[in-house]
Amino acid sequence: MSQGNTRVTPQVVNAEACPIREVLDRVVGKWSVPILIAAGHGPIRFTELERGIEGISRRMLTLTLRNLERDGLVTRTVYPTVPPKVEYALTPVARELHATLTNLTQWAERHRVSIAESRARYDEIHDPEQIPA
Amino acid sequence: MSQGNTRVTPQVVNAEACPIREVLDRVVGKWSVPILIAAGHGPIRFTELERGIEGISRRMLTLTLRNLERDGLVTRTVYPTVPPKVEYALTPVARELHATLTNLTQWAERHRVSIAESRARYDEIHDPEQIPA
DNA sequence: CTGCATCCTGCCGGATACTG
DNA sequence: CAGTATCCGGCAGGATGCAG
Repeated sequence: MSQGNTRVTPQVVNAEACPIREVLDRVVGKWSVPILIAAGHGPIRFTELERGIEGISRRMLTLTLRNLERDGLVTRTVYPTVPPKVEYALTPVARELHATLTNLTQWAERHRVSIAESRARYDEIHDPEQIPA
Repeated sequence: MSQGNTRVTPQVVNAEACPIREVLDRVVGKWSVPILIAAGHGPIRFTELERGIEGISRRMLTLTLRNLERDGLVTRTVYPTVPPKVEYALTPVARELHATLTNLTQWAERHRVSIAESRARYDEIHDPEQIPA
C-alpha cells in the first residue's frame, strides 16, 4: 500500500480501501450474518441463538456477539433474575443492514443448486481423479 | 450438526443450515466482495484487479478468482496473445448479487465512522488500559 | 502479463471444563 | 442460563521465487 500508486483506473474503484474493509470483515465474519439475521426478528436470548444457529459453538457465539456489541450493532440487556436472562437486539444501524443480509441469503438459496453443479463440473474437468464414491 | 435437533424455535429460522452456509462462506470470503464489485463494471484484467484492490496478494487474487470461477460466478477468458491477456467477467448469477454487495459496501461507508466511535467507546470502558498515543 | 509452488505464521474456531 | 478460560489443530493468507 501507499507505494506511490495514486492513479487508479476509474473502472477499478478502490472502494475497498482500508476502513471499509475493516467494517466489512466484521459483518462478513463467519457467524455474523446468521446472528444478525436471527436477531432481526426481535430481541432474542443467548440460548435461543445457540440452538437456532446450527453448528455454532458457545465460544464463537459469545465472541461474535461481543464484537457486534463493540461495533454498536447489537445491544445486550441483562435481566438480573435467577437464573440470569440476557437478551440481544439489533441497533438501528444493524437493522438497516437486515434487508441486505436477507437478500444475500435469499440469493444463496436461489442459486445453491446451480453453484454446486458448477463446482462439480469444474472439479471433474480440472481434476479428473477419483471422486469420492 | 445433525445431532437430532430437528425442532427449532420458529423465531430462529435455521436458514443457515449447511448448504446455505457453504455458499455464503464463499461469497463472504475476505476477498470475494472486492473482486465481485471491481468486476461488476465490466470485464477486467488480472493486473487491473491486482492494482485496484488495495492490499490483495497475487496469490489470494488467483485463488479467489479460481474459486469464483469454480462456483460459476466469474468467467475467465484467455486471449492467446503475447504477452498473455486474461479477462474476468461476472456471470449472470453473480450479477444478481452485485446490487446487494453494493448495498453492503455503501452501508459500511455510511456507518464506518460511528462504528469506529462505538468501538473506541467500548474499549475505553471494558479495557481502560493505555490507548496507543 | 498471468499465474503456480513452496514455506511459514497467525488466528479462527472447535472441544472441553469450570464459574456466578 | 449465560458465560469465561484453556488447549490445540487446521487453514487462511502473506512472502518469495520460478515459469509459460
